[in-house]
Amino acid sequence: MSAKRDRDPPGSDGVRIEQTRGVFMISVAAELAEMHPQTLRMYEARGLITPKRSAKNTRLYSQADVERLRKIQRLTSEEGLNLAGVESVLEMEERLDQMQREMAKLRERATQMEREMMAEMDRMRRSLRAEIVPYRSLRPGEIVPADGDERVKIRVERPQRGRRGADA
Amino acid sequence: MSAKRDRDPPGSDGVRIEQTRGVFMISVAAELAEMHPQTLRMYEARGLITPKRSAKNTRLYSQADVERLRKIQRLTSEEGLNLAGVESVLEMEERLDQMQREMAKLRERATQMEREMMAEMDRMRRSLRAEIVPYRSLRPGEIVPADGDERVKIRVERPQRGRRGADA
DNA sequence: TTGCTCCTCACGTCACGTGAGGTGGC
DNA sequence: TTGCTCCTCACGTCACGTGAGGTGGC
Repeated sequence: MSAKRDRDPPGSDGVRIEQTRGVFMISVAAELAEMHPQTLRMYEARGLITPKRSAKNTRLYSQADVERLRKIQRLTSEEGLNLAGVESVLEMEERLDQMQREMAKLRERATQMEREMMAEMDRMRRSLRAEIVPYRSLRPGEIVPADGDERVKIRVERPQRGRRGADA
Repeated sequence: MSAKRDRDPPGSDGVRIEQTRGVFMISVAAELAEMHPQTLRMYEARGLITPKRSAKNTRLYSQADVERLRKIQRLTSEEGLNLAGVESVLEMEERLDQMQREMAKLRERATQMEREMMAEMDRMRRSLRAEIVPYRSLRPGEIVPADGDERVKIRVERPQRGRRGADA
């Protein structure tokens, strides 16, 4: 996936090839994966790897193919799996990676949502604060700003005792 | 995961035993798992299964042990894994299950959070609505409820305006 | 020509399952 | 006694890796 540099088999410099492009013939791929060429043919027969083919029917292994081969090599040599096990493990690894990706997405979405709701609540709080100026009551029916300017007064007049809107 | 039905080997009824309690001797466990008793001993030697032991050193397999054995049986016979592969797969399955559990928890928490924030915002909206009653102005310095009850009056008095006495 | 490719077949090795053989306690 | 348990050792089978052997095209 990442743009990687790479070189022609011998050693010419700095030419970038895609990970999935078939570039190595079997002897090279085998050497890179530290395997016998015949082993690579066997793996292909079992469906563990599927290299491209040239017009002349020569197998062409990509960088990704070689990495897969190396992973298989690790599983068989170091961990002692047989090929059925390799198949299962590679498949499960894929599923696991996928789940991890899903989980990252889920987390991402959660924090995003949290951010948005926090912002929304903040906006609401702000508008609330702008509307509501603190007042206090001097005596029943007369309130003044809480900041102390008692010259500004608000009187509430009611018909008798009938209560309509908000009080205090 | 859930405490499930469970009965004694032959068929006596409804006796629930714990999943992890050692109850089957090797011949019974082998038959339940459709394996050779010697195979069970071999698996134990390789660390694939660890039955309890009686005071007399006799192996005692639990229901969970038998299920594990059956899973191993499936992996080896049907899928052709060797024991190293079985080990890897069982381990990965555990990790996968754990991730799934984590994911469920994450989702749960996300919806919970959403619910709470929705509720909070709703509360804020409600209080905003309760505080702010629509009023309209009859003339400068005198406002009444917008719903038309003009008997309720609110007079605003400011210092320079020189309006002092409010008539009750 | 050499050195690669393609293929198929065969053999050696090793893991695994299981049987045999001997012990001991209900 | 039988029938289970425990153990170790050994053998048959099969999967896998790899070598051999024969072909064909740069």
